[in-house]
Amino acid sequence: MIRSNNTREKIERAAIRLIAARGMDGISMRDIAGEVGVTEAALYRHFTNKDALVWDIFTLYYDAFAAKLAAVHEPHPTLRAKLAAMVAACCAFFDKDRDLFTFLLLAQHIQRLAPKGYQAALPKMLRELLATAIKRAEIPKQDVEISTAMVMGIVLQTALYHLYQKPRSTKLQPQATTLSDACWRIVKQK
Amino acid sequence: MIRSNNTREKIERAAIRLIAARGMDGISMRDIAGEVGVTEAALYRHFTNKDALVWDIFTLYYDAFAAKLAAVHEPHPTLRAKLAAMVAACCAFFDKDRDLFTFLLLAQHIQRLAPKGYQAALPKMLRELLATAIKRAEIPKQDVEISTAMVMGIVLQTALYHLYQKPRSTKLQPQATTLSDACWRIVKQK
Amino acid sequence: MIRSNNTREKIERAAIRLIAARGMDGISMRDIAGEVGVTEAALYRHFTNKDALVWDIFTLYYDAFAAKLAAVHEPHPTLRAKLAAMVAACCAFFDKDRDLFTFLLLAQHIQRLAPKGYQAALPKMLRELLATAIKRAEIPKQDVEISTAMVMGIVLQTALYHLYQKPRSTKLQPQATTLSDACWRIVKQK
Amino acid sequence: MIRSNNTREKIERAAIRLIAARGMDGISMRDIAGEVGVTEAALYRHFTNKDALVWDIFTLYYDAFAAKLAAVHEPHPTLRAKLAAMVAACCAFFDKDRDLFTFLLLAQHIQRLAPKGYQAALPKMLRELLATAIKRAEIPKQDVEISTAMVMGIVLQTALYHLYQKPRSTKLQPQATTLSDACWRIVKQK
DNA sequence: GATGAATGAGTCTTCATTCAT
DNA sequence: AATGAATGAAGACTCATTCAT
Repeated sequence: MIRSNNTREKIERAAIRLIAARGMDGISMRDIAGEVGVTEAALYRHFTNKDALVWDIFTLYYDAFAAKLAAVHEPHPTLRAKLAAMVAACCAFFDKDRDLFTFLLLAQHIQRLAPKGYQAALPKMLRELLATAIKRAEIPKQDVEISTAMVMGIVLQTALYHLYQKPRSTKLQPQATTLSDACWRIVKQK
Repeated sequence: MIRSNNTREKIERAAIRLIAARGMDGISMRDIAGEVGVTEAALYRHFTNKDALVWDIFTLYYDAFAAKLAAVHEPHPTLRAKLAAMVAACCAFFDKDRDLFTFLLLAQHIQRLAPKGYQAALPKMLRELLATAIKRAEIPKQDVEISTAMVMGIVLQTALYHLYQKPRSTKLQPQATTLSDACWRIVKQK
Repeated sequence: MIRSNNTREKIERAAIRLIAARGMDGISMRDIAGEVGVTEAALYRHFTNKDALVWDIFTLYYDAFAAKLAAVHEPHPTLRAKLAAMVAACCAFFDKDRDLFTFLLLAQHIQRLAPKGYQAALPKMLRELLATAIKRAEIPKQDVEISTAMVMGIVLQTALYHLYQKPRSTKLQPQATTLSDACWRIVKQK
Repeated sequence: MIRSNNTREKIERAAIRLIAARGMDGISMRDIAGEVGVTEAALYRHFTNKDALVWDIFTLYYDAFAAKLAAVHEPHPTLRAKLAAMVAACCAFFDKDRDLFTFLLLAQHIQRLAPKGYQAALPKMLRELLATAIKRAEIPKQDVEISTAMVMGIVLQTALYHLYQKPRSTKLQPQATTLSDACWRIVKQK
């Protein structure tokens, strides 16, 4: 009874770990199965196919992460505080589960997997936050979509830099204020 | 300077176009050969193997681009002007040859291809520019590597956003000043 | 005579329907189970394996059909009348349960399933009918096996033609006399 | 130079032999490749996929056979003579290349392979022959499609009977006149 | 009677690469 | 320079079947 979802979770973790390390196209169903310790066929009892496996896992964890970020910024009244809280949460997440963070970062790029008209939750939330802040005159009028892209670029590219250029032990959290200050400076605009 | 080697250039363009559209792992040697109009075997007369093909093309164009950016910022005395010139050049490049820009953007991610200890020219240049500006007290002391990552993130993520979310005809150049202003605000710090 | 075994009957009908539509090799145990609404494993409670499933269903219905044909021709004294009655019954059967008819038609071809020395009941009956008619001088001497094949060919190929080329609603019964006349003309041999 | 089409022909014969013996679904690409003495991958240089392989071979030989039958009946003026010539040619074909005959017989059943609206050449020819004969008053008015089915049934079912019930050495040609007489008796209609 | 999870062998197909010509 | 044929390894996926529950 308890054993039920056990395999599925093992598959999820194995897929996350492997894809984080070698990318979606760099791994095979065989790899995942081997990592879990089951046959390839067993994977198909839990996921329809490879694409679905990646996409299902992606949305599951991505949405959870988006929800966490929403909860994290919610109590704060100002955009600046919200940004700081969210960036800090991102850094903490990166440090706590680097594989998952990397997986989410990579899976985003696989446009092919997303159903038509799919809207990623995170940029959507950011856009809305910025729009509200503009309405409240916290920040000047600006192109919300470009600002969203820039803010995300600041965080993601720094994460990427840590991923590729720094030893695995290096933490991102020490950079949290640097990053959120930068984000704020961009949307505040002069 | 007529490069007699016509087929090789055709292969380069075909690879760039296809990889920009579907990613390195999404295309096969057969796809490239088909696009060029030759046999797969013919590709091996111009490149040792698939990895080399991608990597050779990547470095060829990436280095050329890096050189262009160097030439573009060189005449300008201040960091701010340098940044503005470079960002503008990036946007112009994106608009003029979106396939190549995309290819360069994607190929960067394929760590596996790079020889050990490979240092991408662009971030290196940026780091040096920032270091110099600090020395000259144009900008305050700061973690040069983080600043580099953030500046690149601003430009690249915005490009990515245009790639994935906007129709192919949308240009990036109108955003050039917005982007370079943002970059400047980040390194200027306060 | 209530057969308590409800699931087994559902399996039979599902198998007949699916195999009629896509052939024995075109369907899987999963397909059948899905059609019935049970697990694949459940099928194995009613049939030892896939081959047995098909064969058991085949013989069950084939023998029943052969028995019906026997009952149908029995009251008639002459071969001509017997043929007419049987052909008519065939056409009626085709019209009433096209899936079952098709299934029986197809399953015949799967020689592999039949136990060694298996003799299909229908041709056997026909052969005996012809032999008797010859003995009684109703029809001239002839190669009974060839005649049997020809008579069956007339009916079966016409059925096949209706199956493949005509809309599902087309009935075979209107052709019954045409067919039985043809059969008679063949065995009568002018 | 001469070696060119050699492999393709070997593949054709291997496929014909194996499919005649075990049916299309009973054989794998591996089987065919093994029989030819090449890798599975080599098959894909000559045929797009398994379905195409079977269909291409089928049409190639089926059309050739249909053309031969056309040539065979052409010189004869009367329907009766035409039928006799064609049936004789069928029997001779059966005896000479039983594998190919069987393959053609089986492949016909795989409706899935045929492109939409595909019209088999043989029944079409027969229908036209019958229609002409009716117009010329050689035979009485009748449902041409049903007559075509019955004529084909006579020949094919007899062939099938030989295939399944008789030793491989048994010839069909001795039955040629029996069969063509039967066909004639059916269309002549007393 | 039936399920859910799993297996192992097998399916077709694609891939990068090689080589004789 | 380029082709056509071939390979061997690997890819994703399916299948009939089993078994503990």
